[in-house]
Amino acid sequence: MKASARKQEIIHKSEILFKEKGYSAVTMRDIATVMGMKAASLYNHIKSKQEILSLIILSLAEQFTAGMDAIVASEKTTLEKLQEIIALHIQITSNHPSGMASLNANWMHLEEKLDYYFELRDGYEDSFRRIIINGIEKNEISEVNPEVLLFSMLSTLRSLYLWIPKKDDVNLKDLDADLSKVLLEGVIV
Amino acid sequence: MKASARKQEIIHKSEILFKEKGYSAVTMRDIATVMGMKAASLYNHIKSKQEILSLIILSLAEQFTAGMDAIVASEKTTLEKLQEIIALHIQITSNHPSGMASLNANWMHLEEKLDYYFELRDGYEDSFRRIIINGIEKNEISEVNPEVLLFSMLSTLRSLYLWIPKKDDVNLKDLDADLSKVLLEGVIV
DNA sequence: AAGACTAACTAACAATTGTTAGTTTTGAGG
DNA sequence: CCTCAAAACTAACAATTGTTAGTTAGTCTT
Repeated sequence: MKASARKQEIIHKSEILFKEKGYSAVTMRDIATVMGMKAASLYNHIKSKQEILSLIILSLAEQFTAGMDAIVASEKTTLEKLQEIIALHIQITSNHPSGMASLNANWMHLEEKLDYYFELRDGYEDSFRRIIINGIEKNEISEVNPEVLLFSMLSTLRSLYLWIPKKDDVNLKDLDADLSKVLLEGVIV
Repeated sequence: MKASARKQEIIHKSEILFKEKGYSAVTMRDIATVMGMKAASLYNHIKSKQEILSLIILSLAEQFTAGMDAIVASEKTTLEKLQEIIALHIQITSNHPSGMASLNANWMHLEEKLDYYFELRDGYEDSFRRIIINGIEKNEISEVNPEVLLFSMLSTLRSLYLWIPKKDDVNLKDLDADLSKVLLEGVIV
């Protein structure tokens, strides 16, 4: 069921509202207003308010899982894999800056889909963690606390939506390079 | 006006609920239930739902501002100042793990107090940024993109509330050391 | 032209929201 | 034991919530 253009418009407008005020504070009438219709008319396109949230979040979570699976399967050094994770986050976030806000801040309202979300999220984090631990064992990266590195990188990458205003390929290339340098090389002279 | 014990209990219980569900999704009846009273009784202690949020967020924001002011005023190297910023976040976050969730995710519902919050937040970020730029100029840290370093450190430090479950001085010392190492030294072997 | 489909509408619903008014209970100090 | 303030209660409010029902206007297919 490829969502109709109108349905995708609702989803996209909802993303922006959810980012500004949070899922719970956005009403169906708010969404209807920016769509230029009445609240009841939304139900010609979507099943419920929660369906909108689910479509936003799970689509993104699945993209992250797919990207991570490709990185895990690749034959690269640990450093290259970490750089590819950074690039993955920049790519998805730049394509869906508003949706990332819901992924980060509104996942607790998924209800029926919450278990599936946890599955995807935990799997993603496990893959990330294994790359780090494996890198330390192979001496490809320095002996840091794996959980702390995981936490630090994930926190930064998950917050990217706050810093990427819109897709701008030139700036994104620079961001990728600058972020890789900061995250991987540190600041010691 | 030092808030009464009962009022502080309301604030603390609200912090926990706000962290779990977000400000908008928490009702006065939710707060009353965990307090073991009826919703109307809350108004013997607090002025409004928004006052609870304001007290949570602004108290924390002021602690960060005060801490940053002390660091700025100190005669330390850039590296030491960055380490002190890390320690500041760990200290405040470990003392108020739930409240930090509201600071990070619910500030947009401050309404009347929003301007004051922005003042504090922007001032904090400006001080942080000046420390970084000054450090690069003095060659005390490497030549990274200052905005990217600021963003990366702030993202990690602002997410600490997700990782610090409860105050445990032993673990916190380790966390401080591990985090400083990861954030400042990177992972290159 | 007839029928079917799409997408908008109006009207309404039952539930829930934050908050107020007025009343009762509680417990410490005289 | 009495007083009085603090802190709980009951009852209710007006507004807002997500959603449903039923209708209507336009468009595509046959």
